[in-house]
Amino acid sequence: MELDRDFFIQDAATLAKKLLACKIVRDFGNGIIKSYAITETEAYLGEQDKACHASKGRTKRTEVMYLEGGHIYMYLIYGMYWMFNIVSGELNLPQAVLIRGIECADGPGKLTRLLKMDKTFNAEHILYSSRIKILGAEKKAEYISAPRVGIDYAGTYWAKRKLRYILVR
DNA sequence: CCAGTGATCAGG
DNA sequence: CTGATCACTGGA
Repeated sequence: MELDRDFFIQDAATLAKKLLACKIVRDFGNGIIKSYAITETEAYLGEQDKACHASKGRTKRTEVMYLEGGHIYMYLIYGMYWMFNIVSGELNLPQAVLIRGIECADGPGKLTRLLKMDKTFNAEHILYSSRIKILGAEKKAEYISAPRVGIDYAGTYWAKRKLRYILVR
């Protein structure tokens, strides 16, 4: 099922849940196209969210998060792992959803390796990319929620909020 | 448990 | 320019 612009212009927590069981379709370019269901996501809720990169305001890196939902936000962590995020929400509201797991790859750094994604995807729009797209889930996803990973520095309130969503069925 | 690895950002 | 930090992973 094709998705539209409005789907991505929702708040990050809603989008993170709705992305579960959606299919990432990746065209690798040499005639190879593969698709993987999304199994785990995390929501980052804008400047007030202490765990969100945009909590530091606009910088060269966070600029893309201020774009309209549907753009891709890629960044390198620990010098080796590319993180794949989908910007969500209205223009100038810097929210995003981190793709933490897909079938065949658990972990945000592992899945970008599998999907061969790096900084060249940054700021591409998921609806207008020739290399990657997302198809809607067939059925309503069932999920559990949990605190986000690796953000203990964000203070108890933001570190404890259950903004991580794991597909159950 | 802990090291690898390099972009990014705040501060001089 | 410098130094600290980091939404992770893989191997003791």
